[in-house]
Amino acid sequence: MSHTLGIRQVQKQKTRQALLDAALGLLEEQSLSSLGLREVTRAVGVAPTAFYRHFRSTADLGVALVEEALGSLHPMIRQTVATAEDSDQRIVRAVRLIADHVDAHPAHVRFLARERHGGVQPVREAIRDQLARFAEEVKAELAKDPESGGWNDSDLLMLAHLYVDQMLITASLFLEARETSDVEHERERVTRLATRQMRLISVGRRHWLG
Amino acid sequence: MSHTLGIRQVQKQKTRQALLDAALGLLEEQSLSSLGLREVTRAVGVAPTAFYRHFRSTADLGVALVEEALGSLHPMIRQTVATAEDSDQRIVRAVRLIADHVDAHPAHVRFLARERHGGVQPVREAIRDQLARFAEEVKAELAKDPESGGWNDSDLLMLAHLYVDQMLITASLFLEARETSDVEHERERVTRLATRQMRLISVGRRHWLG
DNA sequence: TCATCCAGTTAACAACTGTTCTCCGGAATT
DNA sequence: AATTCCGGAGAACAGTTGTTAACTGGATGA
Repeated sequence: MSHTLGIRQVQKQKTRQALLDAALGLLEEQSLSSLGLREVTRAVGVAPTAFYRHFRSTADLGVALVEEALGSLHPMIRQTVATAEDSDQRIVRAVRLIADHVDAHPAHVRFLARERHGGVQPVREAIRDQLARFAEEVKAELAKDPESGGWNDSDLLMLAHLYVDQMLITASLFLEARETSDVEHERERVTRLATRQMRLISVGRRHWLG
Repeated sequence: MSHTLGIRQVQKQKTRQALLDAALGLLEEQSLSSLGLREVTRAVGVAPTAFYRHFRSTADLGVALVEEALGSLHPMIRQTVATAEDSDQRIVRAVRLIADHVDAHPAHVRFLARERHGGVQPVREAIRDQLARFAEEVKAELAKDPESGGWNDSDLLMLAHLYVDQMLITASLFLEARETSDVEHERERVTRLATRQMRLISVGRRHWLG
């Protein structure tokens, strides 16, 4: 049972979302640590002081963006790892899913890649924690696979982190591909590269024991 | 035969280096896109206008920092991949070399990890180009290995990029470990993780063909 | 209906930014 | 010895920043 929000709270959420969207747009050409509060409110069309009704600071807004960005990534990762059938087909599909996600949410992906090692500590920590949770999820999915017989938890988590990092690297490459002159060709190149890298890791996984 | 520089050029290089060092220090707690020109000159103790005698902008300074940071990383990567003997021993040594490099040049590593996907385009490009050159170097070393029989250039480069990315991820983890309460324990944990990940990739490499 | 609440506004603050122009004093050149 | 060169200093510019305080008006709840 969802509590119906008054038109007051609805308006507040609307401008809050407008602030997040505007910030995400501005962050395509700069880092969070240089994002100004006034810059964001100006883009939305509200007074600078309205910002404080929603966020304590731009760093606080950044943490909110982490939730949003990784929230949209959440179902994608599930879908990537879960589907079984042939191993090679799974990799091909995973890479395509990553490419599609980058096309659907380029700004979110850019934000995560940029701020994962960025200059704002709370945001870095938020991303690190969320990625760790993703790795746990991936590990749980990997554990279901019959190919994981004889693997201990530590090794499974190690592999999960390898996959998660590889996904982010691949996503970042697809992002760069979008800024190329020959977009289609570059996307193809990245697809081939990422597929082979994933495949090599999978080969390593298959022969890990013994 | 090195041309002896006049005391004028020597002084210029000295303040230039001071600017680079000060910037590197300031960048431990922020990103390049928020680094102010006056901020840097203030830290060095020179007039703001002196900055223009050395760099066109802070972005220009950033590109210079890329050269410096990857220059110090250059010999390390050579040493990492080159030494042959037992395969497992090579991995163990490589991880230790990375750890030592992070301890020796933490600010450089932080700068590269942060600005690789950062908000300043020319710096991103400079890092990308340099890393591509490193991957070419790694590929050349891998080609010497008898284990690379039957590998084509494309696959070798694919593997080289995998190794380079893995090195950067590992370096970044060692960097984060330094900011932990239990530094020694965390460093140990990262060492074990990175070693196993490298090992898995090597297993994949060994069984890649056929 | 009336008092309360509260998202957003307006105005003002000191502090800061990048950039230009003019100048200085010592090194470099002739 | 005389002249040129040039890294750095100084002052001033318009424009920006985060933050504070007091205020407005429409939604909210009694």
